[in-house]
Amino acid sequence: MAQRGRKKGSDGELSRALLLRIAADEFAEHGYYETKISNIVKKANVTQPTFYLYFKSKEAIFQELEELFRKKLACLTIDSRLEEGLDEQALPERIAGGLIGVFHFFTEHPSLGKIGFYLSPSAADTKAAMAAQIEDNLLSEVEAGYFHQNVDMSIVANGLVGMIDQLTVAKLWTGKNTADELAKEIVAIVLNGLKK
Amino acid sequence: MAQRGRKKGSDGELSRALLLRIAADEFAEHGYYETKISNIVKKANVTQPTFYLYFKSKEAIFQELEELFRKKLACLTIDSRLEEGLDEQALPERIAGGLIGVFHFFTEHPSLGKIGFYLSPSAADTKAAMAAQIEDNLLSEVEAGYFHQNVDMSIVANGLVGMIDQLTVAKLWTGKNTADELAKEIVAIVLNGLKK
Amino acid sequence: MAQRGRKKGSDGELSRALLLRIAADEFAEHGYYETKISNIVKKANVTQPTFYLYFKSKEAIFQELEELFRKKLACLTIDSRLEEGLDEQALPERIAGGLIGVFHFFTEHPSLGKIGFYLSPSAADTKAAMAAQIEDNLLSEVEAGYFHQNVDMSIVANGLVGMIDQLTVAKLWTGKNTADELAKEIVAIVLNGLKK
Amino acid sequence: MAQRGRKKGSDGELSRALLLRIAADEFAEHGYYETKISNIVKKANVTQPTFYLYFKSKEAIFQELEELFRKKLACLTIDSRLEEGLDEQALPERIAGGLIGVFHFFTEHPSLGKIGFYLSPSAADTKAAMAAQIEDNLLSEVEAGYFHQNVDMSIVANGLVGMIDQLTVAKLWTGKNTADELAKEIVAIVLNGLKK
DNA sequence: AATGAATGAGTGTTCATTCAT
DNA sequence: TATGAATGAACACTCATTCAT
Repeated sequence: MAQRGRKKGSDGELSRALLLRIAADEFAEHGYYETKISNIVKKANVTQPTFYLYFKSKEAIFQELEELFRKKLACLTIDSRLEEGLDEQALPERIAGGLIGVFHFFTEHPSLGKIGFYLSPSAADTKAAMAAQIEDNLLSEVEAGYFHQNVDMSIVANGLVGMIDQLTVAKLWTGKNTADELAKEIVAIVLNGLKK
Repeated sequence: MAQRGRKKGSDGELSRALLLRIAADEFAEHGYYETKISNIVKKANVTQPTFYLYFKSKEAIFQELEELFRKKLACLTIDSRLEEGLDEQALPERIAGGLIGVFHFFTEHPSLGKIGFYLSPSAADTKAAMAAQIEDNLLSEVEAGYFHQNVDMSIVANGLVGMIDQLTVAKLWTGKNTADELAKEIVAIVLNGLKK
Repeated sequence: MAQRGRKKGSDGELSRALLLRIAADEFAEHGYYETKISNIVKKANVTQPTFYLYFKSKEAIFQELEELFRKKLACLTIDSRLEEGLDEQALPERIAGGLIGVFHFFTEHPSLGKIGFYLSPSAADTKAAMAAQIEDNLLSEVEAGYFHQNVDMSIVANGLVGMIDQLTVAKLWTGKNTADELAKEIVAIVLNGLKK
Repeated sequence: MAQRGRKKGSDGELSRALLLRIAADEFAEHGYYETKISNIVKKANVTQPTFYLYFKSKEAIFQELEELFRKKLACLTIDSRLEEGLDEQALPERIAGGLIGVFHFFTEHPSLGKIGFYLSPSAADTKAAMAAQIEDNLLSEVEAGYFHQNVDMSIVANGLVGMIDQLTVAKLWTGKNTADELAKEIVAIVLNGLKK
């Protein structure tokens, strides 16, 4: 009923969401500077002033997308902490679970992922935050006796972030591997190492 | 002779080299788009037309810097292949050696590193190439019997690239760890894993 | 009856009057160009289309305010003509009376005053008209024998307008002098001069 | 010689001066907001970027013109102080001299005058400063015994500024009176008053 | 080898105004 | 009487790049 009689774009929230979605794709594809407002609005079938009805500026919409990314990512990372009393056999699978979550997220939101992880000037901060979160998790897990302490967990955490990063770009987004495969391999490498 | 009549240190080649160096720093600090030719020349104490005397365009100088990075990086990666007949005990150190080379390079050429690894649109390609190179090395090493074959070496290679990437940004350039420390830790993790 | 169903104090005429009052204050404070319709309606708690329900355009509402000013001013000036047969002793007070009227008006309607006398493109015309009116009065007064004829009454009239103008801005609206004080001083100066 | 071979606008300072002059006229004729940079440059036969080569912004060039006005005006007002030991007979002429200077200035620089005295947001300040200067002069003259003390000299000073203002607009710029006539009349009015 | 001066082409942003409801 | 949504038309400003010398 609320839909009846509504014309294309006659709902503000719809226009806003549309612009946001298109902007995400444009930013992801062309980067911040090569993305033109004029193009976004063209694809959304609205005029430039309409854009400014919903977003304060080009930078503002970009930051909103960044924020969106950060929030969604934060949820995922928090969930991936291992509960205590976990069966040692189940450990690999449990860790993989967390990774799969992240890779799934990147699969489903590639544009958001590119923006938050690669394009944003604050991407380094975001990755640092993620690493800090992971480090926290790892330390709990060390305390729980799952891991030995021969390595600097901050370095491990950052290493994991880097692996996720690169594998997402090189394997996930190219379709060469699935989220599950990547997660399983990372776990295999990091848990057991390469040495025979 | 080449010295005669030279003012303000601006022989042709000198101006060119100066511009190149300043441009590298500017690109690294502000990114491609926020780097203005007008700023580069100001810092080099020359005028804009002088810039175009030595470089075809803004893009051209950027690409030249990229190229410089790629070449220097390629050398390093090639060297890091393990020779056959290596003592198994020496393995970790040998691998670490390669990593240290890379980290040293990033330490000594941070601007070039940022450009080639983070700013350039072709950074992904560069990383892919590096991963391919590493994969090659790893496969030789598998063949030589150093490593088991339970993991996809392409994924390992990309993972390593990712680790290098993130650790460079988060640990090396922030001064939190040295090249040696990082190399040692990576080796520890990837060779033996975290599991007790 | 007109009261039925009225919300938020917004009967038609009320809205209109409210907008007019707010617009006057905004124009006076920020000038024509820095006054935004969007701001006026925000302060009036109505939407932009509502504005256009009552006023044809931004220019139209401004002109309406100008007109308002001009009408109120015209009344004042007309009243200030000196009646014939006036006692010479009473002359200064009589003239001061007219000035006081004008200064009172500016005191009570500063926004309107600013609009009509300073902001409007036709402020010069308004002042010219006022000067003409005053000149008329002065000429009657000359004829009535109150003043000598050694000066060009058009210049005197314009001079008086200028004095009123500047003193309003610099003394009246800053609170440094009252309408009465200013009127008395002007009379003293213009009637008797400065010379000992 | 320095002129030979020079093409239209091939001298930076010339372009700058040209733009400044045209801008003054445009601002004076159309006001700040209705003056478009695009128009200024069109009249100067240069392109928009050229404008920004010499002026930081539209506001900046306007302020530069304001400043120009203020400086020139300040010189004039300072000169108009009466020297002590002046013959009482010469007084009127001496005062008129100062006024003539101001009126001449307005005659020769009408655009600058409009900008500094009417268009600028700080016109009120400029007038206040002028009034203060005049008040200073008047007080010296009172002390020297030229004038009686029955009136508030600050009000007289502001009154004079107002007269100058209005007479400039209504009489000088319309060509109805010359600088000399206006000065003489003002002196006559303010010195001797109107009363028979 | 180097420059003073100039520009083509573009881009984000603003604001008064109106349509459909 | 009132509004949510949308737009036409501008305009200031920027920057890489080049011409003439």
